Amino acid sequence: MSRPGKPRPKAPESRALARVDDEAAFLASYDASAFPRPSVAVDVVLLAVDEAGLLTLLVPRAEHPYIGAYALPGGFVGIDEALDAAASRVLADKAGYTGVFLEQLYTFGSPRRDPRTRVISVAYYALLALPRVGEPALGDRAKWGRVDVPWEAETGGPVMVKEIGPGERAMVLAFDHAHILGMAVKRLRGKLDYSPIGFQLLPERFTLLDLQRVHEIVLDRPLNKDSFRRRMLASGQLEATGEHHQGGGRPAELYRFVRRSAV
Amino acid sequence: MSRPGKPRPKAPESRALARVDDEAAFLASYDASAFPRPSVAVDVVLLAVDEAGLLTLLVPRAEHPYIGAYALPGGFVGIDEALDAAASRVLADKAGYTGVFLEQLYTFGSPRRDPRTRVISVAYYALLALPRVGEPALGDRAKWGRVDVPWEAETGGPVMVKEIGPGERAMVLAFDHAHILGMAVKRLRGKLDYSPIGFQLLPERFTLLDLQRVHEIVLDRPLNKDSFRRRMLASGQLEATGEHHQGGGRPAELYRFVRRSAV
DNA sequence: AAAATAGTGTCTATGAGACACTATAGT
DNA sequence: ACTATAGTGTCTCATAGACACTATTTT
Repeated sequence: MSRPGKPRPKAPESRALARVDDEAAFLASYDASAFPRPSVAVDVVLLAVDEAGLLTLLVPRAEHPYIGAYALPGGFVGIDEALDAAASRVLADKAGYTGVFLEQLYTFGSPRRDPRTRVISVAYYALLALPRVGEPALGDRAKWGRVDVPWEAETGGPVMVKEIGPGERAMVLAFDHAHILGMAVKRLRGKLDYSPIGFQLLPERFTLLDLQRVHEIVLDRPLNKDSFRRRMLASGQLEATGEHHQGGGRPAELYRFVRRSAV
Repeated sequence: MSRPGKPRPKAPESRALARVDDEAAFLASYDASAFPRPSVAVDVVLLAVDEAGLLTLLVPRAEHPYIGAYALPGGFVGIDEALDAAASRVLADKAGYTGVFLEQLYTFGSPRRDPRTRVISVAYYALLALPRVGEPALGDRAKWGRVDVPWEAETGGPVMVKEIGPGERAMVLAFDHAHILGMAVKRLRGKLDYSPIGFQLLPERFTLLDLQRVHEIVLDRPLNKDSFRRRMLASGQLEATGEHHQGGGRPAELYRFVRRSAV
């Protein structure tokens, strides 16, 4: 551990530079400005899907910079805290959700992404089952917004967020969070095809049509009903519960997601 | 809410919530060193493919911990340095390569992955064209090793590295670098199918059989010659040069990789 | 000529899309 | 009976694998 107040040339960094044989060579070859350390944060993109589209949870900023804008739930990583644990903690503290699917997304580290100081952010994305969207968000001012993706397929790029309800006022995003959100959407779209990720956005029991609607909302394009059914049933990840859901017509079989050891 | 100057170890993120109404005053008063920070490093998995298999470049460690073991080329991120730039720099300084395909892989941050102090490592992977493997690695002691993947398809997990040449002695890997390497191999296998990534491992002009061999080595399974040809030619990413390569039999057309704007 | 590698033509199996049809509920 | 949704059967088309065949070089 380094000691405070004394920037020592033999800081821990130097020992990791295996090719340096002596201190003089180290000082000559390595920029001394590398000694100050960046802050490391996690930002979590919490995504959900309702009947109308993609939702994400944002927190209004009460301070500068970007005061009044909305930010992803985020926080700094504790000195003895794993990255995954930090993401879980942030999701619980700032959004009030626990037990949510969570996966690392990408690490953003442009030197000027935070005007205050150097902050490297390890971004995560999380998927919330639809019935949980209404859970009280821990009295925090966290707020769901509707994600507006201006690009097709998996092109990528920043996205916009609008307020839910009449007016649909734009929610201005702080920092590079529009880019982080965009990458989360891109990742989700990409993973949907070959990964059992869609189930995370639904309650435990759901109909095939429910599942198809989730896929259509995420991918933002209509899917063929027949081949979607075949593909899902052939994947071996669905288990019929025997129960049925009554809607406007013939009751639909309710399925449950089952993890298969052998893929 | 915490006050400036009174860091609470249990809540490093609270620092960003200090209440200052004026932005200039806030920026001036923001004390970046209020909380202990992890060090942030980049580690680069440099991969190449020769006739026999996957290669990676490792650097022997001259100091504790893991003295005598091999580590990925790595280094600390400068306080004003972008992550991509740090990865490029590390690759140039420690391996002697510039102008290489480079992409972020994953960020590793277990609290005890480095026994000395908390180090969060943003891992990158890089792909080197085969003819460049022989380039002098800047007089460094960096050394190519042969990657031995003990799992099938895209299962994932740590991999082993052996010395090249007779004996094939195991190269012990430092820190969690066997896991980082494993994730790089998994990512490469996954991207190969839907991404023009294989060309990065070949010289500018190559035959279709060359390309197929690269794919077979990376995926570690034989591919169908006919459908591989069709798939590659249909992708629109190959351009015939008109030149031919003479080998043991009929000369093969030499192709060149061309980036297509519209995918 | 024989061997070796490059490249083509075609048959077949598989999976997706399209569409018609049957099944079961509410009104 | 009518309508709405659930679910099945089957045809077609696109693509991958398999295999036979031709083409062009070296030895």
